[in-house]
Amino acid sequence: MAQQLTIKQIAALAGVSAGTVDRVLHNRGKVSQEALAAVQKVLDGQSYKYNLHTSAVAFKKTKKSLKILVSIPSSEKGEYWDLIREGIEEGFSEYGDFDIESQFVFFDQFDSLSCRDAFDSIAEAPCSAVVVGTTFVDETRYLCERLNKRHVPYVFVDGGIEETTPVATYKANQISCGRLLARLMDGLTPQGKELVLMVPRRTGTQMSNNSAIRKAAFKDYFPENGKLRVIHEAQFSTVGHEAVVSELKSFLGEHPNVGGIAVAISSSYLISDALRDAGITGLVVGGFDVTDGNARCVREGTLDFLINQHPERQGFYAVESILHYLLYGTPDSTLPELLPIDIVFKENLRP
Amino acid sequence: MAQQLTIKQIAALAGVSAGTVDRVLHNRGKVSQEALAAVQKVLDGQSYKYNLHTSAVAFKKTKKSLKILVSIPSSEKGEYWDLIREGIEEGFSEYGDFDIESQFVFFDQFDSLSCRDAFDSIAEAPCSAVVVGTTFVDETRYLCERLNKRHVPYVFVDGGIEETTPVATYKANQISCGRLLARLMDGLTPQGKELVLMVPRRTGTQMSNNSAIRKAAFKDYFPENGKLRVIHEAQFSTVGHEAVVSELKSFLGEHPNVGGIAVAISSSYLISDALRDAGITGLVVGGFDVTDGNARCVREGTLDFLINQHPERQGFYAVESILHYLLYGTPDSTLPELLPIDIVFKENLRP
DNA sequence: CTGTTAGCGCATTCAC
DNA sequence: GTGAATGCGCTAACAG
Repeated sequence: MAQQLTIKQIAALAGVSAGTVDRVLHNRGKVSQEALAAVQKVLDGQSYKYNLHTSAVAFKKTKKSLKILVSIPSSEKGEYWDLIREGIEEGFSEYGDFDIESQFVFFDQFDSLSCRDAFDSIAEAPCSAVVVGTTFVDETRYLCERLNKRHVPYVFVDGGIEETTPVATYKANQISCGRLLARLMDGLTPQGKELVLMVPRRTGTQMSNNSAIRKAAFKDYFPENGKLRVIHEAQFSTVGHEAVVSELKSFLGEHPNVGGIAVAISSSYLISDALRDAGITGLVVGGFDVTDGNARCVREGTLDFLINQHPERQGFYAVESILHYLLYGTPDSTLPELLPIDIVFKENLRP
Repeated sequence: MAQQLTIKQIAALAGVSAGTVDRVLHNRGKVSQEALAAVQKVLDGQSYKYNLHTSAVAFKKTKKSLKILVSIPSSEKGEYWDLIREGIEEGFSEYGDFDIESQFVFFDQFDSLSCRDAFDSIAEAPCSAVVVGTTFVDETRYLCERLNKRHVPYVFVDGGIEETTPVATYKANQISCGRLLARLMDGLTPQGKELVLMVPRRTGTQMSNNSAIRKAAFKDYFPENGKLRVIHEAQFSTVGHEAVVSELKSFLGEHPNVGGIAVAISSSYLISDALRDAGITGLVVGGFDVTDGNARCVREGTLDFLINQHPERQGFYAVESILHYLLYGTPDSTLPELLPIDIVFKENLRP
């Protein structure tokens, strides 16, 4: 059983003081060649394990309070972005031994202007770090430029953005998500039946990056695996329930051989509810994320399965990694930036 | 943002000392009516959050070392019980700021005598707590009686045993596992095809409790959901690869209409490898747990999916909860005793 | 019964 | 550059 090394022990073994070891471990302050060599010799083989909680106790003494800003899309309770928010809050609670002052700035995920406003309000606000929900590419990039200038670290949740330098990015592998959706829809729908990939009708802005990747991976799956399947693509309205009902009725009326519907976004319950109210049954329906609405449909049997991207854990990890960075100056290499992807049926839905 | 309450803060608000608050929070020592009332009044509304890590720092000072015994079945590297062992080790590492001295006593999961020997050797051994892998009912019960007499707390991993009083039991819901296996096999195998449930041939001892529950739930699923499916049950040898190959060949020769094989144990790869070497393809094969062997088969495409019971997390939680109990005298109510059940296909298998 | 004290691992500050 | 001193939240031991 490898007992945990303490800074004091390292100091004793290396013949230096605890302060010096701290300086070596976290690259703070200057250390002489000899001291560095001595400490590294001790560390050679054994490994020192960071502990945010015990560090926090000491850290809190002087640095009275950390201010962390969070800017993510707003969302109904229990829906996708709200689950991310919950994970972030859990992170603040778990690390409550820090003095964290947090402030949430929400924006409308379908309105780039509201995103711009939100980002404008935090770009120059005094803070220790920022958690950003990546939705609009250009707006996010501009925010990051401004944060970089101020040397304010930031983490992304839900997706990455090229040409930015976040401390970390927590997301699910979208290609895997798309392929998995295809694999399940193909496996669960009888051979010979057609499939539809449902995407929301864009309201003014371009389709979100994640959806686009998932969609492409879904479609690629079939030729890549030698599957002969007719795949349709259809758009649905995200605003009116009645509109979805009639859109579905007319689409399925025109394509009577459709056996399954894949919904590439997390408001999959909109489709399930519309199918139910249209009196259409017998289709395989798959969607994304265990939101309240989706979980209800799975329980009711109108949604067959969900692919879970663990939004809560994305939020939790974001907080953990930002604290790690603030204390030690390096990202936490033990946290997986790509989250596991789970599949949830009625039979393994948690109560 | 609800800031974390500290014992000192509570003490100040209640007009008592930190020592008294500690006594109230953890039910240690005697406290007067007035002090109790004052502290509870402060606690009313707000909630105090335990922090194992910061407690550990103080705890370590006097109680020099905790001795935790672990008795679980031995297992090949990367197989089911080895994943539980890894989770336990991770727990020891995560809580390395405790002085934990651990000792593993392994036994043969197919040999009740070896289990008895293992349990005999720990029943009277000096220790703070015990982690037990529940395999043999009678032997475990006897061990628990002896531990109860000595007031040594214990936790179970993998399953529960009636008439024992563990601090906690970490396992997956076996009924859900069985139903989920049935749901997936039914959904993925073309209608009209038959299914086989494969169980290992018992080697002298009775079938493990978990397998029995899963098996029953699997079989019940079909009538319960109005599914007309022919379900066979077949045993296979767990010792010789060639034996499995010929058993499978002869079974499938006799039942040419079989379309899928459900393997109710975590050495599912034995079946996949046998199918491969028998030159049999085109069957849907489902199994349990992301062990090294199973993961390889999923990657190779000879195993379609796995139901993951998170053995590592069972082990990790076991350690966490035992430490919580040793420090605070109560089980950790924030840890879910029933672990989530995941489904893993090639497309969402982690690299 | 209860307040006080000491000290755990740690990060910081400040003489040297 | 570096060691010693301080104090964070917490618990155990002890004196009253």
